[in-house]
Amino acid sequence: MPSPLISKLERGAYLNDEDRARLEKVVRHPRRVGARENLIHEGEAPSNVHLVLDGLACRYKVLANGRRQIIAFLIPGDFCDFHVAILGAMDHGIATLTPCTMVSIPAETILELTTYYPRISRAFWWSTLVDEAILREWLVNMGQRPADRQMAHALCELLVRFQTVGRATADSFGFPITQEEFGDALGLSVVHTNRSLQYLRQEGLITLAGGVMTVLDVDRLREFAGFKANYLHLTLLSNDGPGMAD
Amino acid sequence: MPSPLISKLERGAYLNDEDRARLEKVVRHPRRVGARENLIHEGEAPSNVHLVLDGLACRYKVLANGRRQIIAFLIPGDFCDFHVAILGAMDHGIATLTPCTMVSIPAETILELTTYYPRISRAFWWSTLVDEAILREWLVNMGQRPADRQMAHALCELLVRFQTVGRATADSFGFPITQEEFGDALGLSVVHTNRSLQYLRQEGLITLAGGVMTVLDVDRLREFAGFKANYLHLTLLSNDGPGMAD
DNA sequence: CGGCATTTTGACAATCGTCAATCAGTGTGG
DNA sequence: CCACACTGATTGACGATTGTCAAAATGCCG
Repeated sequence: MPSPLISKLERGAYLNDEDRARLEKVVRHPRRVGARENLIHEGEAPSNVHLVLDGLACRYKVLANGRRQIIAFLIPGDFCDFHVAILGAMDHGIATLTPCTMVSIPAETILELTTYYPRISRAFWWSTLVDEAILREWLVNMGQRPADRQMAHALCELLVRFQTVGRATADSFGFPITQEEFGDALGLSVVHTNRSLQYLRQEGLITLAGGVMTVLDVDRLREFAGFKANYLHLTLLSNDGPGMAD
Repeated sequence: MPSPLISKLERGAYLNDEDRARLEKVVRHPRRVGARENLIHEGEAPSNVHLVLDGLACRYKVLANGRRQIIAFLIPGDFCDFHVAILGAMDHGIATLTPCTMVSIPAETILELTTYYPRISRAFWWSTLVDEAILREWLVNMGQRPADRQMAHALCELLVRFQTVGRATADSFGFPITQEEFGDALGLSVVHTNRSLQYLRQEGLITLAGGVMTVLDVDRLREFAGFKANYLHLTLLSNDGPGMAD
């Protein structure tokens, strides 16, 4: 089973055997982190780059009034703080939502990879730019779609992203977070998050129980959400189709 | 007068005389574009990279229901489509809001710069990552702040960004766009945009007339908006202080 | 069983959008 | 010069969406 990082990168960039071998080596010494732990605080400048290998984490910012916005879901294969070496300090925090497996990659290793492995370097560029594209779509989602469609859109995205790293079946993925946390990502209150969720359930679009999100009708959910996957820039075919990992 | 690209990059990355000279050469043959013209459509894959030298443009997406979300303001020194060479196709459009001066940079030139000028390459990385950081802050802005504070926050950001490229005084900048356009950026209707604007005026925080936005009390506006400039990552001092260009 | 977090529900209030009308500014043709 | 059209700003009335508060229900775990 390839590491989720390689699965992801190969949906947007070409790697050869040497690249893959080098990347596999980077992922050698993972560590476990519990749910809801703060990994990195705003203002810090960690010297290692953190990569999610399993579980679900998030970027977030907390405002003076205590409100929290989750800015991104970090799923297996996602970097937490790839930018910090260049930007100097984190402008947001990183926390786990579920128990996670993570690796810390020394900054020098990243530097080595980007310097001596041009395809890996390009793949990292691709990954960074896709992260940005996802942010743009989230902004559209929050700005222009009503709560229920916004939620549907987020779920369509998560399904695809989990599939590209072998963490989802054709129509379901593990999503064991609270509605409050989900609401923080959508910019909604808990109550309204709950109502939107119920609407999707009642419409027969999804099921969410025991931490598993099942999309009952992928086409209809996409239609309802206005979801087009182009912004994820998954231009290359993956070697292995979707299927539950582990 | 340095090009706005150089002014901007030097707030986050070191360049030497050779770098600056090379970058100046890139900006040699600008062209004028009228207000409200579409420069690049979603789905296109332009072969040149476009750079704003003067004026105000935007990234945007239009939904099936006709609603438009402006995803970013592009000000002098900003790239419109730096990512397209790697991502393959635009996932959003680019349009001018005011008359603009632009340059088209051949993709090979960008490739040359990033290959043979390590400081420029790092500066472009910095710029890309700051764009991403701005998107994160916009997301927080839309998700967690009420309309008037959100608007105030956007204005604080624009003031700083215009200042870094010599397009603003200590408290004012040209902002000749319609309230509908501003609303599209904030995710608000025209009417509510107007009301939020009036609130800021009535509070004595800003003035907007004849296309000039003046911040009457920068500290109070920042306080009201909860604005902290750290996400812009302007870590280096610029050579020339703020001052109206031209 | 008893706590505790989480989900769910109801009632109500605040924010924000929509519709429609008015007002102000600008440019154009006669 | 004025009438006219047009765009953009502003206002009021109303409705829809979403947030807040508080309580009840559910589920989980010791």
